[in-house]
Amino acid sequence: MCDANARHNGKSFEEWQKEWTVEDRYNFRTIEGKWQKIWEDEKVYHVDIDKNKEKFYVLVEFPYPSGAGLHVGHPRSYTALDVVARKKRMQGYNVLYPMGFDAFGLPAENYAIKTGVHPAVSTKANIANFTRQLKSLGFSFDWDRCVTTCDPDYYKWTQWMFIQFWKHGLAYKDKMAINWCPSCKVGLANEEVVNGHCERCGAEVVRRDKEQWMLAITKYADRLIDDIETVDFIDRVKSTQVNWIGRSEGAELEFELTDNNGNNLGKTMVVYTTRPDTTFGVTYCVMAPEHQFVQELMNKFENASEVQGYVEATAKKSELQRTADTTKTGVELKGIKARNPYNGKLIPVFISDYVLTGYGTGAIMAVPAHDQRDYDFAKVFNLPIIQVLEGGDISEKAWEEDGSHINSEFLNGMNKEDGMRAAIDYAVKNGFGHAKVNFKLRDWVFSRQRYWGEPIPMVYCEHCGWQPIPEDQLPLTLPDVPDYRPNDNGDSPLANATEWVNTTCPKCGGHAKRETDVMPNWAGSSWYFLRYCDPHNSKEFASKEALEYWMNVDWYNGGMEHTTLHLLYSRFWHKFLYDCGYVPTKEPYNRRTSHGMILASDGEKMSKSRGNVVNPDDIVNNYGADTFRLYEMFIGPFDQVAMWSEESLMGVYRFVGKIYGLFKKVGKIEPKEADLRAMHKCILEVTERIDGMRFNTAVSSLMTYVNYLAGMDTIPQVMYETLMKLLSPFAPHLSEEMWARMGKDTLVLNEPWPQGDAKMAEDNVVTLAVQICGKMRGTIEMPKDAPQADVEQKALALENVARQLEGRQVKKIIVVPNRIVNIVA
RNA sequence: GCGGGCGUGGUGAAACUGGUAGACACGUCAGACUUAGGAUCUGAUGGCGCAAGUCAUGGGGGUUCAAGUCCCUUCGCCCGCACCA
Repeated sequence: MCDANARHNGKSFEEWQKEWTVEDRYNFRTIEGKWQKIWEDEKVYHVDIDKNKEKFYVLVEFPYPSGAGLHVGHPRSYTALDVVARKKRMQGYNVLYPMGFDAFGLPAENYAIKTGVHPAVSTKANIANFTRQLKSLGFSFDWDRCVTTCDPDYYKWTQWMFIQFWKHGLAYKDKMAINWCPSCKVGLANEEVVNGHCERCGAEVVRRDKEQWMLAITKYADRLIDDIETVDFIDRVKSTQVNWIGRSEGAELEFELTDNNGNNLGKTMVVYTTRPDTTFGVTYCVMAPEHQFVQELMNKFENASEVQGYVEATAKKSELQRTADTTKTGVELKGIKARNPYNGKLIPVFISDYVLTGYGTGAIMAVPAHDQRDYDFAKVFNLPIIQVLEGGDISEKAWEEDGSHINSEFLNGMNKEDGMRAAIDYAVKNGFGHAKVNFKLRDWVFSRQRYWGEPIPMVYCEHCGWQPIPEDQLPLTLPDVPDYRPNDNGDSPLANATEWVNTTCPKCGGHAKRETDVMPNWAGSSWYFLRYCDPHNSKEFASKEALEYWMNVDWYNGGMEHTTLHLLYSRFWHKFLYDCGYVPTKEPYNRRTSHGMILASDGEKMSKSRGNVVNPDDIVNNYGADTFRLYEMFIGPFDQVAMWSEESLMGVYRFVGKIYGLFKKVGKIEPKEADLRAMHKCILEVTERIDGMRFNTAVSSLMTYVNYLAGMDTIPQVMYETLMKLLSPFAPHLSEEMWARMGKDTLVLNEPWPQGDAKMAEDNVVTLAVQICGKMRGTIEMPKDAPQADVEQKALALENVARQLEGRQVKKIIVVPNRIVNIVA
């Protein structure tokens, strides 16, 4: 397989050097193409299980293959982790660095609506283009493991997993008000709604009652929070997820509903509160307008038509209107009261849209003295405000800080902690309440009324209800339809495929209809990292052996925007598979990092409409892949936003040319001590900075080292070889070429990573700063670890120092070995 | 409101546990080579000052021999969530 001639063009080191002329410029076009072909022909990035080697699983989020092709943002993440993968390989690890395509989704479908081209056809073309682009950048992906989520061999297992969810009661169909995007004509998950707008198209979402398949992610809420402490995710990812899941601890308390005279109406309203200890400050209760009791008790209300009017008005409001306007409105339910179980007092009951259905119990006890929302409401309706926590002034606003309890009978004098415990104990003892943990997280709305997604493998039989398709009949493939358009009544385009829809019940054999909604585009990406471990397995989604060897992902990098979408969903999915015994680990990812976005040179987001998009193809054509890769690493701190600048890119381009040019100065001589120092310093810095995700300064280290080499008349060969090794993760083509030109028969990417020696990197002569009272007055050169007395003497002897000290008394001299001398006078 | 982050030259940014602020680049200026260039190479480059110096890490205060780094306070910016009881 190895054709040495192809590598160094049949020329020796000496011949290459002899041929060199001043005009010789680095011809990246032919050289990069040459190496990409060699790598592909020799399958150098192919990886198999090797139990003699420690594995390292590096993962980047796979792209959606859009028609626009690769964006300069994609390679930032891919290059960074390619650097990591390449370095880990050189360090002797068996590295899995796979790539695939998250290929189901709306753009392909919208394109089909516009042009009639089947999504499968356009997706295939887009994947081919993406693959070409990715290969042109020299990433070390094992392309044999490429997975595509819209491939039936892949989504067979996505469907199989859905059936497992169903079997375990975690997939269920429910009719509920969901977020509906009128523009995409599709229902959305909570996570896909951003400030009341559709995450994808920006249209304002509306509430709509729909039957939906749901996945019970809330059953995992606790573990999704708790287990995040066991993994190494950057803090902002952790806190965003914890925040989103939104755990709060409190109590559910039962308030008996009565008529105006205190006669029991036979209904007990359960409220959720995080502050049961403030119960003596409750002056009214509020139910969400959607609360079932509102309709059930309608005939008891003296103002039933007013109540009904408010309920209907609320239903018409969009989520956005309902949350944007915080002015309190509501209607008292006249004719009924609620009894505070702690003191027996009868208090009025309202409905108001500031109480949300779907969180807690959809009913609250209001403590206006200590909750600003309740306070605002109480002011509008002239309700009493009773202070039960000491410390604040409640004449203008609620007092939401802590304070010891007052006006609270048995709770008086207690602090928050004791009060909470006492209040809950009392409720438990008297049988009207208990402690309760609630989450903001909602179950995952899993149905999409569109075409280009995984069919949900369920059929509905009038006798047997919902039944899964037998697993040996998977995959349930997506049928062809003549018309991809979604419609306003919320049916999927699949609903028109009558022949496909009508089927038989797998249980009773009678007539049944298939589910016509498809899965959301987050389905396939929820487990793709497992498939990479064993991508061609037709018996299982991945073998136990493969999963046990490769999992977990050791380093996963992806966008912040997926923190509460893909990242959360896939953790949930993985935990479910773990509970079923299908995967060996509780969490899928050991380390999660996130790259910053790359903005256009005008500081704006790159977008087609602004016309400021940079196409990676142009950069590769004009400057080469290595320059592009190095620049993306050098552009700035990896986790922060960066601005694209072609001028800065030129600096890196010069750097690449400089390295190429140094070749002619390489000679077979031995390095001196100072040379070794520079070399080991560079090795140590680059190694440490790659691990620490500080790619920008890793490139700086290489530049400093190259500047050092440039200053030499003859470069010792070992120093140039070391440069090629350190450079190869960043600029694999250039380093491979120069490696070959030095007459090597090996590939530099297979070379062992250089070992830095901290001792050799240390200077034996150090420069110390001399300060007087903390102000810099000069520097002195001393042998390393010189005796303190010598250092002091030399510092005091400085002309500058002597002048400054004239007429002053030296009080003390502080010497920090090898760093600084500070003379206090 | 809650949570997370940030503020350093003309620009992108360095600075590990407090220890020579501005590494490495871009840009700019000067020079060299070219008939010419936005190509290449060399040098200079935080501000003020001829200089000795002095002022500089958003502002103010503090701890310390020493603060970009630690503490308090204040201003400004970005991101996420948000009527979640």
